[in-house]
Amino acid sequence: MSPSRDLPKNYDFSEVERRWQSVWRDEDHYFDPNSTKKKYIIDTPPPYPTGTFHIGNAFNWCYIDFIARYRRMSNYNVMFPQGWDCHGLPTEVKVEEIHGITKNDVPREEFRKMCRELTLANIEKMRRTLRRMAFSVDWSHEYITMLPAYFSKTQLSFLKMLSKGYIYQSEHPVNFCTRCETAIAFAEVAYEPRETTLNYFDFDGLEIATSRPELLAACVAVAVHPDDERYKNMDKKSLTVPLFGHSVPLINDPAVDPEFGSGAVMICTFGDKQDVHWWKQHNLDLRKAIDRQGRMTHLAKKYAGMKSSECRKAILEDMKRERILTRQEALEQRVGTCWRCKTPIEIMSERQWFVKIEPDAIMKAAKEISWNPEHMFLRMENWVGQMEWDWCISRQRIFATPIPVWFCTSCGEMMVPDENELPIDPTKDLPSRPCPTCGSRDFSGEEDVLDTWMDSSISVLNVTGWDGSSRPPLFPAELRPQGHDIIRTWAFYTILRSVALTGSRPWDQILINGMVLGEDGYKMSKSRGNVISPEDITEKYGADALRQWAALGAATGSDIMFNWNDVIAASRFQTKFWNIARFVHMQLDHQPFNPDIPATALADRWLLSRLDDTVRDVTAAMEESQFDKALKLIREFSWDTLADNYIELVKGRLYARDATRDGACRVLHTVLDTLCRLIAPFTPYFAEECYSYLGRGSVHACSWPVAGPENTEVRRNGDLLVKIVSELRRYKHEKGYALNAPMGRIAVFSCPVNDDAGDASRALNAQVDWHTEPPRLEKVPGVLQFNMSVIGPLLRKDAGAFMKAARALPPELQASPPESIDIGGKEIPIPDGAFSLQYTYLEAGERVDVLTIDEVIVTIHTTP
RNA sequence: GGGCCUGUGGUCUAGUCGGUUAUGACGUCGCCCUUACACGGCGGAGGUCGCCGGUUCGAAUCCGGCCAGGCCCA
Repeated sequence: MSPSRDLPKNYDFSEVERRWQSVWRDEDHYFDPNSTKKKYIIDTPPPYPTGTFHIGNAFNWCYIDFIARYRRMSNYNVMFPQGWDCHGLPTEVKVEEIHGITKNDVPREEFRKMCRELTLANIEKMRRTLRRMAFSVDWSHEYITMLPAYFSKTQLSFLKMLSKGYIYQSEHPVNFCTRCETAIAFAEVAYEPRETTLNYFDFDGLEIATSRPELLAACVAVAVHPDDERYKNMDKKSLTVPLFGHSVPLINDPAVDPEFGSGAVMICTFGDKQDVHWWKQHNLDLRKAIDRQGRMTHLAKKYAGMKSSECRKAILEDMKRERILTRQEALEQRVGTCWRCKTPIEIMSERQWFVKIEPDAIMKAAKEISWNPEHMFLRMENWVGQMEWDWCISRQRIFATPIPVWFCTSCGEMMVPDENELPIDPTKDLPSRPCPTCGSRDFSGEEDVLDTWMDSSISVLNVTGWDGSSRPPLFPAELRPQGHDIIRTWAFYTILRSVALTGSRPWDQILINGMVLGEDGYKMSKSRGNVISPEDITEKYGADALRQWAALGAATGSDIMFNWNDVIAASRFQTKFWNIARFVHMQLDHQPFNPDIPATALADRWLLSRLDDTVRDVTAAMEESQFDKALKLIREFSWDTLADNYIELVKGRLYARDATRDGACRVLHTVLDTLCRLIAPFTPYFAEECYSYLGRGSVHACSWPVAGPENTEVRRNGDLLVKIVSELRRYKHEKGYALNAPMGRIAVFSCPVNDDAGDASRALNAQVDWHTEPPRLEKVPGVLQFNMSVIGPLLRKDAGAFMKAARALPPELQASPPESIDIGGKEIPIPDGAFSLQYTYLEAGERVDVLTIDEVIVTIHTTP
């Protein structure tokens, strides 16, 4: 039957994992466009190619791979693509660092080339980790966003949205990082607590409190609350700005907090988001006092050219000298900073490109997606609900997808390329036609580039085969797996873009994984020194152990603390399972057996039934992506039910070469086969190795097991058999006998089991007799045991009184209860199974020990 | 300040649309090298389920309040 090969005594994960990695072929994981199977498209998050695939990525990819492998075995045509989200600031910064340059030191194209080369090298490093982890990626669907094949789609999506009116350009305040010299979106603003000073000064007779004195030159108004008694009788309509001398209006606005500072606030263009509100609402002037590099403009007069921090110092000193600075106090505030470089952002008004945000349409699509865990939907809802500005998509950087637009230098007309001309770089390429308005052939290309999220937010369109024309053939994808940290960015932008470009939701389901924390419970960071890399773990315990940790370390969706103990426990499970497999193969090879004979012995039928239950429960857990539950069920079945209970029970039969030996062999064979399939998505190397000894090809080409029907009778009787044997073992242990010591004669009474094929006798080294009838023993009534799950729901309020009355009954009535009982004047019926009387038994003439196991009575004749 | 999540033996954790004795792992203690496994087996100790109150015959579970921690956002 099976190939007669001995399994090595120890499982050598590093040898095994290396070997299978070299045997497996990429083609096994390719999505088949011609298949008739149901499709299952995964919109894999394209990681940023930093060069290291960190443990958070690995955790995320474990979930994806569990699903991809499970779906493939369940007869789905799975696409598990791998993308790389290349563009962006970190690579530019890294290139500047490596080459000791700034982006302006070399021509744009040369700078891009440096970025591309670094990125490709990083991608190659990360691919190695992906393969080492046995992620069943479809490499035929790999995409790299910086390459023309992909970014021409980004440009195409730009043109489509431009022509539909979703994209517009306008001068509008935007978040601006003066270090990176680029606009950024709200999603890219991180808030950090800072301590600063609140400065009170005399503003043309009015006391003003400001935390940003350097913006005095940009002051365009002073506002007070309309009900503020302090300012009610102000007759002035305008004020003169100190140090600068320009005149600004004094306005009333209910948004001013009279409790803060002096209750009078200076409005600058722009100190914060609130300034933008006021600026719009009251139609105020625009005064740009800070430029893109963070230096003061000519408006700042004598301060022009200073950095804003220098200007702040200088202005405060000048205020002191002029004796208008009245006092200063410490102020805790949260400043918006650039999430890449942590520089405080400025709000600046610039000509930028924007994507319109339509909250209702986005929410409609978001609601059609199934969110797992459900509560993560709230994050999306909260984020969408508070969007105030449109999405600024232009960036003043280099390594990014160019905005495919020219402007006619004669008349200013905007020109876009034909779709079939894409991709283009408007700073290098020229339009194929003259200006339609004035006929000029003189153009200047847009130098701004696109926000990187413009690339990654069409990942789903790319993998589902979008060509710009309509809804892609494989759209929507079945699954978006991602972390909760990028709900407001990647998930949000993807939904927005799918709605804009296809009119529909991008995926059926979104599965959100938690963050990986260090062993100390904090976020992993170099400065804390709590960083663990996937390689640290795979070297010591192998990829399969790491994958088990990912499945079992926390409930799906929760944050997960890294924990060596769980990795060690995972590798121990593999050792245990390996020994089970060795034992099974030893038995199967020991003597030929008929694999088709029906299982007749109770233990055999019981194990198969418990296996069915396990398959059923594991399948249900996999359908819900509850990997912790699924793997736990597999471990419990393997270790407890199979190894500790079943194998211990049938060992005697296997050794004795009893006539029923074939039944046990057949069961072991079936169970090993099924368990290998169940663990295959979690531990692909290990499952493959164990399965290979069965001589049936690759476990990953197998179908997912299907559970047989439930058999409650066999399960109940088998559970009872196991429980009786284990209670008797405990009895032996407590009496100080060795577990294999002979223990005389045992009789089991009132037992639904009447035949166990001799398993219990051999397991206990005793003669065990089974009797369905009750024992002939003297009964001595003991305590009454209540069944609260019967009593509670039926009697509710009366449960307490009922139990009291039942306890008061004479023993013969407790043993066979009357139909009803009186509880303090009220006669109520006694429900079936409400309680049972526990007995102690004595056998006249012979000393016997008696065990009561559930309803079953076991007598032990210690002297045979 | 708002929203969301979490709080269970020494540590991590399951259970959370109420129901007999609260799950498992690691650690710990005792016994056992029983022909797959000492990376094993058997058994034990260890918990006022964050705190207070409410609903209920019955609450880790439901409700209210509080405390602590985390995340997201003003």
